[in-house]
Parts: sequence; structure tokens; C-alpha cells
Amino acid sequence: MQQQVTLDDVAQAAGVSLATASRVLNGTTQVRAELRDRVLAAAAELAYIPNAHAQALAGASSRAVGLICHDVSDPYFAGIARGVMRAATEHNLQVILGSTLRDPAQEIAYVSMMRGQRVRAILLIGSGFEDRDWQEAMRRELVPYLTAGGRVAAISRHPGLRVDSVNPENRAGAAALAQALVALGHRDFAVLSGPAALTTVVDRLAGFQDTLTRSGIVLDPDQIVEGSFTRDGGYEAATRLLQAGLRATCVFALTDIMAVGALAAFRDHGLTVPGDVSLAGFDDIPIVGDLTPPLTTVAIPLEELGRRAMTMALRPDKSTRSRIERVAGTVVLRASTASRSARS
Amino acid sequence: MQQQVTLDDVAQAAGVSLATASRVLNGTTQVRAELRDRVLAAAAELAYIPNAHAQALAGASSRAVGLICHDVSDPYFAGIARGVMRAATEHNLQVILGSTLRDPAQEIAYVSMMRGQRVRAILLIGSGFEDRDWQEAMRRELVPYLTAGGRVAAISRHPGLRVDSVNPENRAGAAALAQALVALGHRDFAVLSGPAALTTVVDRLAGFQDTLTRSGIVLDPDQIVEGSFTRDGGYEAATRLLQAGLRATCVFALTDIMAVGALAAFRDHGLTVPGDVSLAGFDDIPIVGDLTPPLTTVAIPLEELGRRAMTMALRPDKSTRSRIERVAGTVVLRASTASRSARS
DNA sequence: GCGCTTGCTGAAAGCGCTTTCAGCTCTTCG
DNA sequence: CGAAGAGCTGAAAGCGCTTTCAGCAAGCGC
Repeated sequence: MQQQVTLDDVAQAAGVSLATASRVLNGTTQVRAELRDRVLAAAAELAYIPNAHAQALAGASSRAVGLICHDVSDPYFAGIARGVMRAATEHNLQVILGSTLRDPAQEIAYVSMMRGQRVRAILLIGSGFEDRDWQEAMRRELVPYLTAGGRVAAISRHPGLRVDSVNPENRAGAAALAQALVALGHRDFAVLSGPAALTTVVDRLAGFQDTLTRSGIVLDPDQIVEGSFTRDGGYEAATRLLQAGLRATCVFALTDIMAVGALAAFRDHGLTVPGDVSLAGFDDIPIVGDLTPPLTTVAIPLEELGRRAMTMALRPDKSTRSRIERVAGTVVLRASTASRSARS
Repeated sequence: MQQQVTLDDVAQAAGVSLATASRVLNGTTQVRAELRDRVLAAAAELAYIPNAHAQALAGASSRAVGLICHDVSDPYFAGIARGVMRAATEHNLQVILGSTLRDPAQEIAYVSMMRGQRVRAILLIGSGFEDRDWQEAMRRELVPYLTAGGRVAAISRHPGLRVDSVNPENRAGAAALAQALVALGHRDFAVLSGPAALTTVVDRLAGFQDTLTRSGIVLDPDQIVEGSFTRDGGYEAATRLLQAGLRATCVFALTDIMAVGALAAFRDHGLTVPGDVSLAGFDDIPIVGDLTPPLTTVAIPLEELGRRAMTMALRPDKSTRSRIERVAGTVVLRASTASRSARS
């Protein structure tokens, strides 16, 4: 921690020039074996750790990427972050973390700081605000790269970039889930929705509707209530739904974490799941399989999603079109949904 | 993203020298109001973002701290990280994240990288390995700062440092929990323990024993099984306990996440909680209140703990003694524990 | 009115590293 | 046997910023 060992120290200890020492450690050019060994030995001996700032300044591109989320304790983010971290480790990259707590100004500040760090890419997890300043800032900061706020948007800094993104198959997943619920005999649905600005919300809602429409089922608008994508948001939304009058036999929470809250709300109001009402979520975050009853949901390989986002962000692409990748979800039927006939 | 705007550009645009521009932006010295405004205007106009690497190199200490955990998706870490992020934001600091996946070599690598980044401090969450290399490396890297592997160890780089730490009151918390369980009438206990190398394990176990001993209760050694601090670790440990023969009326899982797994294991083996066996955890991670039954546990203010760790790490201290702070826990009795008499 | 503070401002010296650009030592071939 | 490469190595020029260190103008007292 004290006085830092510099490349110069290593070079002197090895009796070679600074340049040679640098070459040895970076392996850019051939260096005579004897000198190479001397340098390596000296570096090890002195416990030399290169100064990342100096390296970045001198031109070797920075080995850092930025990762921005709303909240580190959101399991959805955590799953993705796991994949991101794994990929980062493989590529020997540093990850600079930002947590916005859903404050657009914070997100702008983070992007700015990360640009100051000259990160190679910025991964925005579940980004997207209606905020005017935010949209303008993003357009300015990332010109011309930011075009939409997918649930995972990887904004890379490689030459000629736009906004790439890796998203779950939200629409198809929600449609498949609805299909399964309809197959269980349900005709009356309610939805616990989220902020309309998020593409995730739009897509999942659309997918769900796709199936209902195809099945000739009408989703009553006042059976759709909006909450935040949190446990408490789900609890509140479910409570509002109950107070307004629940007429559905099956409730679809757009995210698992909302479903957790909804489950608690139903219980607190004396409703049993799936006895009185079936409940389904989306994402398959780790905990929902351990709830009582275990939650029916659409499993998204979050870790895989994170790793893909990182991989994509690192892969240069000179085209001007945004790249979009999708990871498929799988409907997981668990005990929180029962066939309608089974109901009372 | 393209060509970066430098301080020099700003200075020229404002018609002042580089030095003056720097002074204006750092507010270190008085600069004539007129010049100051010109510089500020130019900086805003050009959307100037200082190059953090250059700043760090030139001496302004780096504005980054390191945060190392085992797994970003561990709710215990997530809670602490939340507090860390909040404090970091307040202090305008960058957080560099490392996830070791419980690999000592990874942790060493991360500490090294972070030192390369010249971070101000490194926060190790739940660190501690028995690994020989790790211990040696830590001693070398952090000499003379690392003395123990608390659940949260904040290793700061300020002059004359050692290893500071912020820990939950593990011993007292576990003792209080045991007290509550004994008060419910339990006399036969089992414990789902974790890696013996962790101070967390040692302390919680000790606290639990403290109370039992004082109450004249003997904890049968083969009712203590060890698992990893994960959901599956808890499931496996509980399963082993059942296979070996559960003779307890109450099981204490050293961490909530293990309790989650244990609850599932009990259910899978046809035992009801708390009917057949009571179950208690430790930490009060967000989800456990929503389990069925809700889990009795010791609530630790994780976010507060994270914020305190960050605050401490940033606060210089020239003494050679390690600073240790503790945050108290609160026993939260929920439905997963019943009084013994209530049992069958 | 002269010598001195006082208050700003600019030139220049690095911070530790990468990377040209020359230069030096051997080979290799005519 | 001499010249042209080939293969390494070292000197030096930055990267963008902070921070001395001078320098210059204005304000002060004797």
C-alpha cells in the first residue's frame, strides 16, 4: 500500500530499459529470453502492480466496463449481474457499478462518470425513463447510439456505435404463459403491470394480449393495475386490485418480484392461491420456487442474458444498425396456478 | 464518444491557460469571476468530462473504491451493497465490483486489480478463506492490515492502515435468538452450520452455545451439520440432518438463505414447519418474511452495515489498531417457530 | 515615489505507462 | 569480405491532468 512500485523500478532492478520492461510485461514484441526472465523475476520480486490509470492514459485502452442498475438488491438485476461478472472475469475486465435507485439524474451522472473512466462499454440493466432530461442527456452522451431502453441495453463504445441490446423474449414468453393459463381453463384475467415507459412492460402486456385475443378473451381494462417492479409495488397493486374488485380467476404479475408481493397481499386478504385465485409471474428469480405455493412463471436464463450482453458489448461492430439479441423464456408451471375447474 | 474533449480544449475555448481552467473546475484557488465564468461556460458548451485516469495519475487521488463479494446474487451481499452504493453516491465515488464465486485465487486477483486502480479502499464482504495462498497474499497485499476475515472487512488505504471491520453482533444476536427459542420451550436443537473458517460461523455458533450452556442444555455434536451459505447448501445440510436422524424440535440455520433451503428440504421430506420442527435463521434477508411460514430470524440492518463500512473505510485513521464496529441485530419471532408445547 | 505584500495567472514539470523511432548487434548472402 | 537485413533494445515523446514556481499587476505604507 505504501510507496508503489513502478515499471521503472522493475526495469532498473532487471537492468533493462523501461521500454523493454513494458514490452516484456505486455508481450507485444519478442524480447531475448534472458532479459525477459530477468524482468519477470524482478517484477515478481518487487510485487509490481501496473498502475491502471497510467496504462489507460498511455493509450492501452481501459480495461473497464460500466454496469448500471436500479437497485443492486433486485434479484432480476442480480441474476444478470452474475453473468456479467462471470464474462468480465473471463475477459479480465473491471466492472464499475452504478445503482440509480430509479433516479434518472443519477443514471445520467453515472454514465458521465463512466465516460470519465473511459470505460469500453456501459451496460444499462432495465433502463428507460420518461424523464425529459434523461432522454436528452442519453441522446447527447451516446449519440447516436441510444435508441430505446430495453430491459438490458448494452451501449458500447467501439467505433461507430449505436445501442445494442439483449432482451428476454418478453412478448413470446408472455404469450406462451397466457396460452398455458388459458389451457388451464381460465377466461378471466387480471394483470399487475409496471411503468408503461419500459419496453418490458409493453412487450409482456402485448404478448399476453396476443394470446387472449386469439382465444377470444377480453381483458377488462380495470383489471389491469400498475405498480412498481418491487415486492411492495406488487403488494400494493394487488391490494388496489382487490379493493376495486377482483373479477379474475387468474392474475398475471409482469415480474416475479411483484408476484411475491401479490401473494402476500392475497394471503393478507384471506384469499388462497391457487384456491381462490391463480397467480403467475415472469422471470423465475431464484426464490419463487420456494414460495408456498411455488410460483408459475416464465423462466428467463438471466445469467446467460448477462453474459451475452457483456459479450456483445465487447464485440466491435462497425455497422450503424443496433444489434438486438433475444433469449428465450420457458413457461414453468408450478402450483400457484390451478386449472379453473379445480377451483372450488 | 468520438474524440474526447480535453481540458486544453476548454482552456483554449475560454481563452485562458490550462492551469487556470483546471483551477476553476477544481475550485482550489480563487480565480477572477470573469475568467471563471468563461471557463465554466466553455466546459458546458463542449460537454467536457475530465479524464479520470489523467486526474488520478496527476495526483488527485482516485475516486474509486473496491467492493468484493462472493456472489452478487446473494441477498446478504445485496443488502450490504445497497448501503455501500448509497454511501458511495453521496461521496461521489466510483465502485469497482468484484465477484469471487468463492474462489480465493479470484479474490487475490481482484485485490490486485483494484490496487492497480489505486482505489481508496477495498471492502471485502463475507471474506475469509482457509486457503494458504490467500492468507499469504492478503498479508502481503495488505500488510499489515489484514488480521481477520470478518463478515465485512473494510480495508482502507489511508496512511498507516490495518484491517477495519464492521460486523453484525453475531454472537449476541445468536444468543438472544437461542434465548427466545428456549423460552418457547425447546430443549433439543440442531444447527445448520457453515464453513468453519468464517468468523461469522464461529461467532453465531458461540453465541447460540452461550445461551444453551447457561440454560443447561447440551447441543449434541451430531445435530450440527455443515453446509455452504447458499439455498442449496441449506437444502443439502438439512437433508443430511434428516438422514442421520433429526432429534431436535428446533433447527437453527446460521443464515437465512440456508433456512430457505432447509424449509424446502423439510417439506420435501414430509415434515411441517413449525408443526414437526421449528426453524430459525439469521440476517432477515427480504424474502424470508414472505415464506410460508414466515421465518423467525435475527434482523440485521444490512444496508446500514454497508453504509457504515463505506463511511469507516473513507475515514482516515492513523492509529495502528484495527477499528471494529458492530451493528446490533434484533430477534424477529415469526411463525416458523412454535412453542414446544404447541407441537403435536 | 519606491519597495513590498497580495492576488491572480501562465509556463512547465511531472504522474507511470505505451509506443514510435533510431540505433545497435548479429546474420546472411552476393 | 562487405553490405543489407533481421532482431532487439533504448531514448524520448506524449496521454490529460494537477500543481509547484515564477511572473506580473495592483494596492499599501513610509
